[in-house]
Amino acid sequence: MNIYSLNSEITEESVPVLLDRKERHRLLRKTDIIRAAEHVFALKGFHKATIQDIARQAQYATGTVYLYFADKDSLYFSIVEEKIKRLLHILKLKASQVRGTREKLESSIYESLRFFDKEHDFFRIFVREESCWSIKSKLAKSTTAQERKEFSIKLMKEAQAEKIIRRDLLPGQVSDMLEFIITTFIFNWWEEGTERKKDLKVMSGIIMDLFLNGVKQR
Amino acid sequence: MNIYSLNSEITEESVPVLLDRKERHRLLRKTDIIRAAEHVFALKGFHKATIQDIARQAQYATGTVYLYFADKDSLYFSIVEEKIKRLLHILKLKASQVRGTREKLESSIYESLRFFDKEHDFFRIFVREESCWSIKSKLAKSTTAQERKEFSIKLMKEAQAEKIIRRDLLPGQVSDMLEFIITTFIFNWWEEGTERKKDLKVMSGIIMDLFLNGVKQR
Amino acid sequence: MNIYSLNSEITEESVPVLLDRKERHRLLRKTDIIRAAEHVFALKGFHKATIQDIARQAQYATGTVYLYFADKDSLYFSIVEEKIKRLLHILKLKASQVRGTREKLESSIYESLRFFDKEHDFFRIFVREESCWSIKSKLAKSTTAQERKEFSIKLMKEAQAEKIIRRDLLPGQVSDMLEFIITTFIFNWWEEGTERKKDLKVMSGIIMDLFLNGVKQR
Amino acid sequence: MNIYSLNSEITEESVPVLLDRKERHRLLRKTDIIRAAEHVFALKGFHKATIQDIARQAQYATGTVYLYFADKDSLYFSIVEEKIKRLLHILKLKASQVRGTREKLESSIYESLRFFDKEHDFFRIFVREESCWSIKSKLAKSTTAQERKEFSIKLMKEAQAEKIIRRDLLPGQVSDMLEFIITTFIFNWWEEGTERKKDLKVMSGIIMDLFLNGVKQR
DNA sequence: CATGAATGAGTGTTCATTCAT
DNA sequence: CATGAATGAACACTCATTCAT
Repeated sequence: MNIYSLNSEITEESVPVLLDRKERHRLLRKTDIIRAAEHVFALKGFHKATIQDIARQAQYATGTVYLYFADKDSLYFSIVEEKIKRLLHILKLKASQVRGTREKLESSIYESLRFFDKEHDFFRIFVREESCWSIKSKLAKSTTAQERKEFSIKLMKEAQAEKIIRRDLLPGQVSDMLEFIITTFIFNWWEEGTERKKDLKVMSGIIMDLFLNGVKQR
Repeated sequence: MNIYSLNSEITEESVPVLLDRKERHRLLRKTDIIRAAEHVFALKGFHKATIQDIARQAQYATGTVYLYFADKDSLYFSIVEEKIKRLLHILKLKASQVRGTREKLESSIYESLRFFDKEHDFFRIFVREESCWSIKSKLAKSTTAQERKEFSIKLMKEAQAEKIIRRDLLPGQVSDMLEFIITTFIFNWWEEGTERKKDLKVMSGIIMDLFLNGVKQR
Repeated sequence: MNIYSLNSEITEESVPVLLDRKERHRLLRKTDIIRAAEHVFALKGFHKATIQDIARQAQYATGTVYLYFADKDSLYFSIVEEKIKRLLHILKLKASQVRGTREKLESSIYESLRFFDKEHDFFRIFVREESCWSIKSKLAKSTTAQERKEFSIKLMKEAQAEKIIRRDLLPGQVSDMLEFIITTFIFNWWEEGTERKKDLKVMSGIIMDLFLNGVKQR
Repeated sequence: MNIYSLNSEITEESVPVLLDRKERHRLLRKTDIIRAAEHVFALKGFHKATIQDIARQAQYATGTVYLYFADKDSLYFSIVEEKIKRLLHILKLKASQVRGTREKLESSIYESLRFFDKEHDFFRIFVREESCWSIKSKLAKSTTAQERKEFSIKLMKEAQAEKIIRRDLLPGQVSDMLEFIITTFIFNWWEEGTERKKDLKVMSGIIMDLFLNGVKQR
């Protein structure tokens, strides 16, 4: 299973021919369930969402869920992991399409904003709402999360090499900071329902600015 | 009940003489339970912690907990609220002891770091771990949380007035950003078990610097 | 303890001098509690009424109730028994004041109506609302209930001897029937809030008529 | 679901073919549980009976009960309502098979006696034992109970029209009285374990006689 | 005696998980 | 494979009862 295989634009046809019919079938079911689960989790939160809710939403029987996911935790975990995978995929793709570290940073910020904006539900589930501690720590150790972190750290190191970013900071820390600034903006963006139509481009410009220059008046 | 009365350093003697024996007794029990609950919540998270766990930890019977707290939510809520109260109290106190907005900002950052460092368990519960949505929204409306936010916003406005902080940003957003940066640092501090003995003073200096000047190499 | 001793008109003075101070004191407490319990049971029903409710209502501590009553059942039992005792006392007294079996019957009906009318709460507790099976069967075997039944049966036997009532019926059954007719009337009387001010005298006349002549049109 | 479908004589075969396999299966389970509940409620009363008791008696797991009944109240309610439905069905059926109001009255009395005699457990639960106030008031408003009362009242009105019953009495009251007389008889019948083999026919004759002619010696 | 804080067994209900069909 | 009925452990909360003060 690769990044493409869980892409939500998957349709019967688009599934890579590499997988045999059985595998393809299996994948479709899984995607159905994940999609339903995402919806239900976002609506009710992890603990109040029941497997029955999810199954009903996906129009399968309760037991069917367990043919594809070991347990509730796994299902939740899968959602999060898949999202991160997709975000990472996008970030990598877009980064590969621009030259210059600064441009890569800008792309990263913009695409992250775009992604979370589209994936409102996911953001609510994972970033802001309740989840389950055991899952979070499990996730932190997952390959995908690691990969994502590595991608970001690599970018930071590049920026440090090019003297865009101070060298006395740990790349990991800088990377986290950027993540948190983005998160803060998105969160506020939703809370203040008003003038929220400030363009994503503009938003990402502000973030870039803040990230690089801080909040100091010049 | 004031900020002092739930102070975790409370001992038989330190309890203000203002309270009669009964009230004092009650307060001690409450503190016992809160302390136990803090521990259990931090260990297991809100949902997996049971009232029986907490009662056992506090060496009381299950029902005793309900003599002091209406329900599980209330108990959790009490813990969080009390902590915020205490942090706010410290922040205000320390801020009143320095002159200058910049110094107040520095004090805020340093004291927050110090507080969260001492309250490791609490930090884990509230800032990073799961909690319950209903509680969070209840909390957001609580006077204490409001006060805390107001305090922070006031500081940001002052900083904007004194041209320390850019005026084109909403004070609320800036305040959130600072909070997130602090959070990030503490979190990373714990995760990376190594060289974590970097002094709190140094840490808060770095944060102040980052907050004001961003990550741009100069 | 005799019939008088639990009479609700008891005041410190009216308590028979036969009892020593301690006993008198004890009796007053018991009466306080019974009175409170009656109120609370009537308000909430047996199961939803708590000992704490009752204690609070009586303005005693929870534990105090247990100095006078072995347990909740006993307390409930005491109330019912005391009421029956008082009704029986009244019936006997009034019956002794009239001549003739028919008059005694009339007196019985009238006084029962009067009693239940005054003791609305009690009626609700015992006759119509929930109670506890175990208590009811315990009560059925109590001396007081037995006495009351005997009194009624004696009256029925007299009526049979005087050919006022058919001799082919068991006195116990006839006695029950009368009781149920009275019950039915009282119940309906309360339900149909309207013209309920039909005089007790008139009511008891109708019941007497129905009891003796049945519902047959003549 | 009609009167037949919950009939306690249901067997795999007797279930109307109208229902598909699933529905039939469901009905059987429901009947199992109702039967068990009836037994346990009659044995312990509403409050002391636990869902676990009932489930164990029915040889199902605790949770299974909740697949068929929303809660304890509903289960209890279902039992009572079903019984009333069945009694009403019988009364109507039998009443339709005789001519004359007097005969209908006789039939009503006899069939009620027969029904309560067979449904000893139920009678104990509902008519004489504790239940729950909330359920009782819920029941009083139920269509079934209304229907039953209407049926009885209609009969009384007919009897009044035919001058079998005095016209100066409210039909509702007369109907209640008859109900109470029947109740009294059944209750006594069980209590006095002795010569209780007095035939049901004879019993209902006596009741009819008492109801119409009262207890007056002629 | 009076108190009322403490107790802890008990219960209705939920829901993740299993498994016979 | 799919189903969804059945399972039963788990848990928050209550309250009759006790007992140290």
